[in-house]
Amino acid sequence: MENSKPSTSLSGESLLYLTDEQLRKGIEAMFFAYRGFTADPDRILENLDYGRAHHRALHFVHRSPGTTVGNLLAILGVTKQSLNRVLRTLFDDALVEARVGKKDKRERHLYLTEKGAALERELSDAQRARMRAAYRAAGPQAVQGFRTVLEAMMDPEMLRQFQRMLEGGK
Amino acid sequence: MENSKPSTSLSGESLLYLTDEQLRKGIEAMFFAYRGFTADPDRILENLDYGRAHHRALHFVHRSPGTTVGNLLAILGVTKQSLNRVLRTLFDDALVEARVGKKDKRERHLYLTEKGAALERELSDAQRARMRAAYRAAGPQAVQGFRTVLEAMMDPEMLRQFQRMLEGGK
DNA sequence: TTGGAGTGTCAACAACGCTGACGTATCGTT
DNA sequence: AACGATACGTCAGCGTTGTTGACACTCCAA
Repeated sequence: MENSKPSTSLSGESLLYLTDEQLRKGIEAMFFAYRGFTADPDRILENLDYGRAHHRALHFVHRSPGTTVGNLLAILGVTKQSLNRVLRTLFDDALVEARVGKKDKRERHLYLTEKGAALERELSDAQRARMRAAYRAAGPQAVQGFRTVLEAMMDPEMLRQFQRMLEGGK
Repeated sequence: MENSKPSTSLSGESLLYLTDEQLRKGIEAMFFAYRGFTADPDRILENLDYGRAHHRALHFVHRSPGTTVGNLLAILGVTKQSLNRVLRTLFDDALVEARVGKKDKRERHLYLTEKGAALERELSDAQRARMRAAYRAAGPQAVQGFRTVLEAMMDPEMLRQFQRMLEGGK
């Protein structure tokens, strides 16, 4: 337990936003918001035979076409057995295809097929629609803050991966 | 698919933050940040025989002592069978106790035991420490924006529940 | 007294994590 | 050419947490 009630008027800036109570509210907001965040894609997926894991795989293959299995493993933070189960169904259903690496033939480079791209777009559209509405309602300054706090919440390694990924995407 | 590239200079304020690319980055930030968000409690839980679901139950019982099972069900958004499995282990291990309702004897009001409060505190401290660090690093304005966007991301019903909960907690 | 609400529980199942172990192809370096 | 390391796939088994469906009990309120 650290400072429950930080002393006020330290440097002119109020530190009331660091009280345990405020932090707790932030935690709860994160919990409820994440539910909303995944709700729309989940609704689409539940009809098909896919789950959230498939969505994540599609998302990152779309984001980084030609990425290798090992790459995806690192990004998703799961075991290869877990990812493999998902990838296999995506291969079987022809949503993703793997091409043997040109330079290193051990590597499998992953690409979305037309069909995979279509599903990814459907999921992505639903999720982005909610994000867009939230962003629009909150305004650019709030969005800036949102992103800042989220990045500060990540583990350092994740943050590095995240920022490296941002460079790719314009 | 909505507006990929909103026309600029609409009302003086740039709408660049609403591009699909920016939204996509926000989605990814949410994904990575949530991983960080749960990482610390997860680490503590994995040693014990509990999981994330136990953490959530402890959190909300702590937050709203005396809450009923039905209440908790609504907040957590799971089925009673799922919650019951978790609650049973918490009862068995004497982390949570249920008292029959005084007014309505069908209801079970949930309270943390000393032991439960201790574990809740341990988990909560870990999670709050990360939030505090993130908040501090980002600053009060960013935190304000963070909260605004999160609330805008919630489903309307969740938002109502969330705001009702906030009133309780000072 | 009867219907419905709040709760507990049994059984079965699915999604998605995990570990451990093993196999194969390929690469890079002696 | 041989060998160890790397990238990947796969089998087997298991745990947590979610789901549905069904049934029973208690209790409140009309």
